[in-house]
Amino acid sequence: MRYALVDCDNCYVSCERVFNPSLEGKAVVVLSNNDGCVVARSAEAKALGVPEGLPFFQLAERFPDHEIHALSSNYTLYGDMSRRVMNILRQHVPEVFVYSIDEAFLMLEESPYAPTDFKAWGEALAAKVRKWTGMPVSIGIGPTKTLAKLASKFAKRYPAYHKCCVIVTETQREKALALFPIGDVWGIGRRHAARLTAKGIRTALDFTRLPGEQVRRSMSVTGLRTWLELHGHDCITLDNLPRKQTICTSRSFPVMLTSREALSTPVAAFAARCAAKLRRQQSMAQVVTVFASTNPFREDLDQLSLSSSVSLAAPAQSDPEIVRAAIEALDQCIKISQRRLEDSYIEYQNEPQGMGLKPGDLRWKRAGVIVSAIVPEWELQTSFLDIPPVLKQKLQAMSAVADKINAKMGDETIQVASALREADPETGKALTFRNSILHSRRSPFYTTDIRDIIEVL
DNA sequence: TCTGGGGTCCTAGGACCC
DNA sequence: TCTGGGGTCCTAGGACCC
Repeated sequence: MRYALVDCDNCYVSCERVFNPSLEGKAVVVLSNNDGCVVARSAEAKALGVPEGLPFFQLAERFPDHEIHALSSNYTLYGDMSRRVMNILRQHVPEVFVYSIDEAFLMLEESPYAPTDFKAWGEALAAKVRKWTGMPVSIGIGPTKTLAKLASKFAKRYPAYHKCCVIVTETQREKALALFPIGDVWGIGRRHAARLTAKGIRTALDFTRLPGEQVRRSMSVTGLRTWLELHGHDCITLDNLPRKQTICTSRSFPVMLTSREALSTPVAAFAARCAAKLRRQQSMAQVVTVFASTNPFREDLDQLSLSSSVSLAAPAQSDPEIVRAAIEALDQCIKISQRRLEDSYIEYQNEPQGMGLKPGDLRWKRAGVIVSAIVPEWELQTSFLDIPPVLKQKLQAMSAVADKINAKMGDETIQVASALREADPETGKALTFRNSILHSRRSPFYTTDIRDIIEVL
């Protein structure tokens, strides 16, 4: 077996550059929702030492002497660009596993067009993706996914590879591993890397020379798999149709929320998003969990983070069923938080004068909905405790229609009313949680909104 | 003032059963 | 004094990924 890993170079930044070439060659960063912190950096920004996760407000303080272009994230644009890249890959190889928005594994030996010259094939593919979409990609080819991934890092790092690095022979493998820092290996995180380096294991090659049994003892079978993969034994499998076991939608809020009513709007919106994700992968969930937490950076405020779950009588996937369960779970959370507040108030009153913090209202900064106990929709077991079958079918049909309309007319054309707030007094348009998220520096929707299409003058 | 949003897998330990 | 042995299931927490 041969795997190719195709990885978009600095994906988010590259998407922005395709439509705004003036950003080429400059230090560029892309920010998280609400322009919170740095989630993507151009090579130039990395070279300046801008760390990932840096809060946006610290960017100017930390780098006063450099011009760094900061953009809000435009996931609509990135998702669309990613789809274009993946579609080109599918034209070349029948089996493409999309691993994340910017990465895909290609199973080369499954292909009737399996290349004989991997290097030339990879270079041509990278050039084609660049030419057709504007997205620079690096390709690594190897006998295992871990080695393919490692090869792609070489392709990215050294221009002499012309965007494609191949590890096939034993000499190539040893040479690559000897040059590769252990912490950069796929599957070796910060903790393990620190421990290994302390023991003098600096490169991937050093790691492969440890006895396998020792690796298994200290790093469990996950570590052993990485060890085997580096040796060239293919053992990390990607299921053909990976159906997620849990689905989560969560966000931080632009402002802190204090009331149950204020929380219920975003929670309903998150629940509806989870329901839509369930339907897209043709599955249903029986457990709905809501979690909420205060702002951990505000040490001056009361801190609390809690979650509560509701089990449905039978698995569900329609918006109303999932949303109703989420609101129920939210109410449980609110009840728990009120009890905690009362307890801490009693504690406060029992403290000697001047000691302790007087509890105020809790200010929620982040919340989310998780759906779990997921089953394929065709394995639905009915229960007489569930809502009547006729009603359930109607709710499902309704959600399916909403999905179709939203696919055609744009997300959130139709949505559950509990996810809406009062209308904007100026435009008369309903306010949604999504359009309350701040994106003050966002680029236009170049590829998905006709009003934003670029003009050539 | 301002600090992301998703996921997966593995293990240890407790509860429970016979 | 002395306290089975094995199995399963569940959960929390750690570690990793992008």
